[in-house]
Amino acid sequence: MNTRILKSPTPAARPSFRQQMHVAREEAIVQAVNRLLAEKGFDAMTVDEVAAEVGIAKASLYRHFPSKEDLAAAAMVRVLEDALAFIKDLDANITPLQSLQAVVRWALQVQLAGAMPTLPSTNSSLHTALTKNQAYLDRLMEVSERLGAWIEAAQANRSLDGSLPPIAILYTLYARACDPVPGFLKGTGEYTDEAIVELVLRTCFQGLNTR
Amino acid sequence: MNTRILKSPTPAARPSFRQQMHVAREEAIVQAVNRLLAEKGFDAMTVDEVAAEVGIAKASLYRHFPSKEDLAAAAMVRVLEDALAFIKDLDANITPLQSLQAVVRWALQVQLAGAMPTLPSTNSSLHTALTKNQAYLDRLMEVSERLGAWIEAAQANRSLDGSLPPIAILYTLYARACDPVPGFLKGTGEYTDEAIVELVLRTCFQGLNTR
DNA sequence: GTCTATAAATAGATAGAC
DNA sequence: GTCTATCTATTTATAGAC
Repeated sequence: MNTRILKSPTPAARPSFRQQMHVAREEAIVQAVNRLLAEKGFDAMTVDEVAAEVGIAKASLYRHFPSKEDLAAAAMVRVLEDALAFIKDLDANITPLQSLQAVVRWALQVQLAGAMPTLPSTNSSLHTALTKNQAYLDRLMEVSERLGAWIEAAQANRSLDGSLPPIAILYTLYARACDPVPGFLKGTGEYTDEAIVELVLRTCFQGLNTR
Repeated sequence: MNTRILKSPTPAARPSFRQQMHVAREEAIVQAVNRLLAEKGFDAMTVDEVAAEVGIAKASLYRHFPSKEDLAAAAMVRVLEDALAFIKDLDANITPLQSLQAVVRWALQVQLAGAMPTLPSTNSSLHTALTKNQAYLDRLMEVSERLGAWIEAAQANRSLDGSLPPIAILYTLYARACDPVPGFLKGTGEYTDEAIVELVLRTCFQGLNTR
């Protein structure tokens, strides 16, 4: 008789206490990295800070993630998974344009909440690490395909400008996630987060010119 | 007889050879900082790299600028002065909207040429240093006032959306200088720099929606 | 698996000769 | 004023005890 089967009939559904602790610890780490990445960026963030914020020793951090780049990659994977969850939860009955606007609104809210990790644009050790990280690339691809389908549908029903290349629209939407304008406007102290989100959404989709 | 006067009748107009060398050296330094700041940002840029690119010893660098923050500040002052020169050179007969678009176009071209220094958004040693740098603050103020006047004029003649706060428009225009979209589009290899500039200008002023 | 302690490399900044 | 050589602090990463 196989006691292993009796003790653990559904191994995937019943992780051990140890495994749960492990997952919870990694969750705390990823959230700390996420916050610090949003606050100061990859280069200025130190592994010591991450360990201090999580409340564990640095060496323990390195048991979970083999390098600083892997830490940042985990944070990026996390935010992309959150985005995917939001995308899949969207009401299927709203228009493609409304779907795109909802995703941008979500990204702006996450950024204003200080939980949107920002990446150095190019020529960085992180950039080369990310381009080799399959988990990251997979999520990025799936988000892009979802947004891309909505973009093409919105251009087909003439709600989005059909003369713009879809890739330019996609990049423009992605760029809202690291737009400095929300932070600038917040710094003035004149606007609520909700007002800022709507202002940026308007300038993004309607443009600055009079309509 | 005063030989000093004979030798140097217009001291301000005739800087000594030494002074000229000094200015030329600082010019080379600022340009190198500018390029490196555009390429990798403040945190990833090292003073050793700057010295190597200029072709002088690091200690000599520190004779010109007392700290890394001052190096970056000098680069920011330089780009703001370039912007001011461009602004003052603009044909006074074009409309306020055309003036604003011309400035954004110039900024996008500078960025695509790899000569637009990018700054870390917040919570940085550089940020605190810049807020204490009067030369930087003065230039930033003057550029902002010039752009602000055009923004208000463009709203008055109904070419820019009058329901948007002028400060939001100003920040949105400033943000084009560090917009990641031009770099993304360049990375596809599908567009010339000119096409990228016009695409970004269109999405900025016309918006993504169909008009 | 988590910790303390430390290695190894690199950063910004300076001393002192010339 | 520019250089070589060096200081001091910090950073990523690891060794080894428990």
